[in-house]
Amino acid sequence: MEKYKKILRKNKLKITPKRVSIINYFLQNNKYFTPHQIWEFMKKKFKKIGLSTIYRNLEKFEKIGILTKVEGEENRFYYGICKKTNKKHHHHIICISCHKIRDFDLCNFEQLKKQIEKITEFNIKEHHIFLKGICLNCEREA
Amino acid sequence: MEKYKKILRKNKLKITPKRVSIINYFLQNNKYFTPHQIWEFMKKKFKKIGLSTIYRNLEKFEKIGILTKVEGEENRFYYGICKKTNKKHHHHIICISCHKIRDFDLCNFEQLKKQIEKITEFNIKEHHIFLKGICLNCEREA
DNA sequence: ATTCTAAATGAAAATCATTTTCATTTAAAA
DNA sequence: TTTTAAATGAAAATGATTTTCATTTAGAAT
Ligand SMILES: [Zn+2]
Ligand SMILES: [Zn+2]
Ligand SMILES: [Zn+2]
Ligand SMILES: [Zn+2]
Repeated sequence: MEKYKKILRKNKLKITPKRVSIINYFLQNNKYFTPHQIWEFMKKKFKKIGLSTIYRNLEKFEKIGILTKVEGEENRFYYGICKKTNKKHHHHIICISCHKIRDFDLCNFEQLKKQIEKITEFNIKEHHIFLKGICLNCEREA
Repeated sequence: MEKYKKILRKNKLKITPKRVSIINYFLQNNKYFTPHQIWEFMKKKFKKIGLSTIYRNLEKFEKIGILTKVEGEENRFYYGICKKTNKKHHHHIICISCHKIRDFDLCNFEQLKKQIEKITEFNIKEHHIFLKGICLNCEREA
């Protein structure tokens, strides 16, 4: 948590009990949630907590690299913890079964990129890779 | 267009003047548009045309593989023509500058997939690759 | 060509995730 | 302790998308 407090300070965000609680919840779960799900959790811990506070904080956390926003089913968005806080290039993979999320920085996209640039005649500037699968835990249970 | 009419028939969708017009517009532009942008175009051609008709048709066209839905800025969605109507695995690339969209089926993902599966211990079921770049035309103009 | 039927459509209202407003509270700097 | 900008709650606003329902229409049946 100290690591995350540092990131907040570095980005001039105040360290509030609610922010700490949100981050802890993500850290303890390694799963992705909707803002509404986070709100449901937070309502148990704080007697006053607005949904807009959740939205505002999730958005800021994504901006500073603590969270990642993934698009789920039905045009809804989810947030999950991103451990790659060093801003290094990386991608995410989620478990379809338990909603676990994790990031990985292995990305040998260069070769594929060159091939695609050749056939499409595009100069590729950004690549977004998003993976879905079954995590080891869920695989074992099945 | 005959090709697209066939696809409509195969999927038991009626061939209406509005549907033909929407598809033609995509075919002639090779760009991605919001439902609202399509509506603006259609209002010039039909004195009665509801936005919900646009939404309904774009959604259906995506389902049968004529269009692809891409997420743009600010949680808004765009649709672009997809020439790979054979349902073969493929991806899309868009031009940041002129909003051109094109699909390509070259996808050497297998090797990268194995590497990622090893380090993440996930069994990868789906991969989504989405590319942004500058098309040849725009590159030349720059 | 005419009739029939399910699908398509327009207009308006509903939905619902997300954002904004504004008055109040609070973290943390002075 | 005082000060100040940031954070927050509550409520309203926004805005994209969906739904409802009465009417129209494409295409099949006759
Ligand atoms: Zn799992
Ligand atoms: Zn990469
Ligand atoms: Zn271009
Ligand atoms: Zn692929």
